[in-house]
Amino acid sequence: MSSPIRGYPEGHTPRGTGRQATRAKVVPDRRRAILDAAVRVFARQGFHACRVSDIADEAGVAYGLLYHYFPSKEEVLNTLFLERWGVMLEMIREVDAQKLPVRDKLAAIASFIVDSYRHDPDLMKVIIVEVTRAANSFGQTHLGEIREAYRMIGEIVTKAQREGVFKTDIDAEFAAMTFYGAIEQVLTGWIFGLLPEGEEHFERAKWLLVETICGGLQTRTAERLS
Amino acid sequence: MSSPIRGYPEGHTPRGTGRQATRAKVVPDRRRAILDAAVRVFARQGFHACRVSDIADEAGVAYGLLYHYFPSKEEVLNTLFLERWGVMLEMIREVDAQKLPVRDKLAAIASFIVDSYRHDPDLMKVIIVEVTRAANSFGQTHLGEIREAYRMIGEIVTKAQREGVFKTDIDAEFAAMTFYGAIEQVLTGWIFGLLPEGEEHFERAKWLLVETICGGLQTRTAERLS
DNA sequence: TCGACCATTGACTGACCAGTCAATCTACCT
DNA sequence: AGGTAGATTGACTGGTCAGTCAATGGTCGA
Repeated sequence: MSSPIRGYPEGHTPRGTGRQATRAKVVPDRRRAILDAAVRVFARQGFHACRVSDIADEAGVAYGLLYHYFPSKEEVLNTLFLERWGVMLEMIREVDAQKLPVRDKLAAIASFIVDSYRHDPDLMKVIIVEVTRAANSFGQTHLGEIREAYRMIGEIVTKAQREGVFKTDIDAEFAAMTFYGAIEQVLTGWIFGLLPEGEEHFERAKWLLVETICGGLQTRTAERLS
Repeated sequence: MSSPIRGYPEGHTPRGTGRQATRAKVVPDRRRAILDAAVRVFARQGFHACRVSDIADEAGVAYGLLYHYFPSKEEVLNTLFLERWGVMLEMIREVDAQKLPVRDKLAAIASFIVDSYRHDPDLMKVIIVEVTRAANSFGQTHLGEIREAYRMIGEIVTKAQREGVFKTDIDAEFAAMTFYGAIEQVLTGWIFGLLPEGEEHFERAKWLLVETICGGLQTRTAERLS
């Protein structure tokens, strides 16, 4: 029925199956194709509004194959979210472990998220709209993962307060929510087409985000030095 | 089937029908009952996950009656959103027209939104989760209304910049997104149970929000005076 | 008292769609 | 060549649910 995907562009050892790539001919990774197609379909139509057949069609794959790799439509979304969120948590953890000024740590986090959007806007749209901001259904499912991110950012703020760089009269958990909320709102602005996109805007956004939030959080002493 | 709602608590002339209230016996406003029930059901189960019959049951009303007052399930949600968002836009408009320091204007907006949540958390949950943050479906439908709020907040920031109270190197539209995003994230924190709720927390949140954002936006001169 | 008009009821229908499954294909091994 | 196991196919099923509609009830004016 559908195109057999000859001449596969590049590397990628197939994963998830016992199959082996043979010489120049590489076995197409159907599982990956389904995940990638799902991102596009979810971004375009939304998780609830799309049909499983839309995903299969987009992936150029038979309907039933999706259920060979995933137990349900939900699980496709869960996989997408966990894959990406895991990378982000890892990144925050690493940043936090380093010996850096708060401002640089927060800048690294903002950069990572903005770059994630730059690299794959559809994926970020799906994660934000269908999971992170969906207090019902998926938001509940992944509450633990989401909370972990806030917790780590809060941790960074707390340290900065101990060092006297951030004011102590603003609760760290609060500051974390504010910081993350501002970032997500900016992404939402791009997603909705309310803010201009493009390389220079992405870079500027990183700076503005850090400037605004750190400006409001730091002590006068710290400010004089910056 | 269901209780006839005798002894109606208070005033409220029935709206939406040609009916008149007669003496002590007040005609129950079924349309309102349906809207109120929908808020509870949407908040509990989410718009997509709930059935129209859930709303009818919650309202103590027959299934078909919902379609007497609304053309569709969607339109119930639209009505809820527009009712509330309209009040908010009106409020921002009034605040903006007054002669007040920026900080007070932004504080008024933050107060209004926080108080909205305090007064009817379910309604705010529905508006945020199902409309404001749903980039697909409803978010698209009401993009104009949502944008108008950002625009007016941006307007307030622009004025403050002209007066030299806010830095000019941070775009006003950006600042508006940041401010609104921070507020919404705090509400989301309450909705998800990630931040503690309660009178003192609500009041403190207002202050923290304004402090954080204004702190990051104002000029050093303005800061020295505060 | 009658009839008109709107409110109210809830069983029913038609569409839709997630998930199943038996059949077929393909790669690879012996 | 024959066999095995996993990959792939897509028609089909069972359940769900938004929206319809014919029937009933209630209120009020004439």
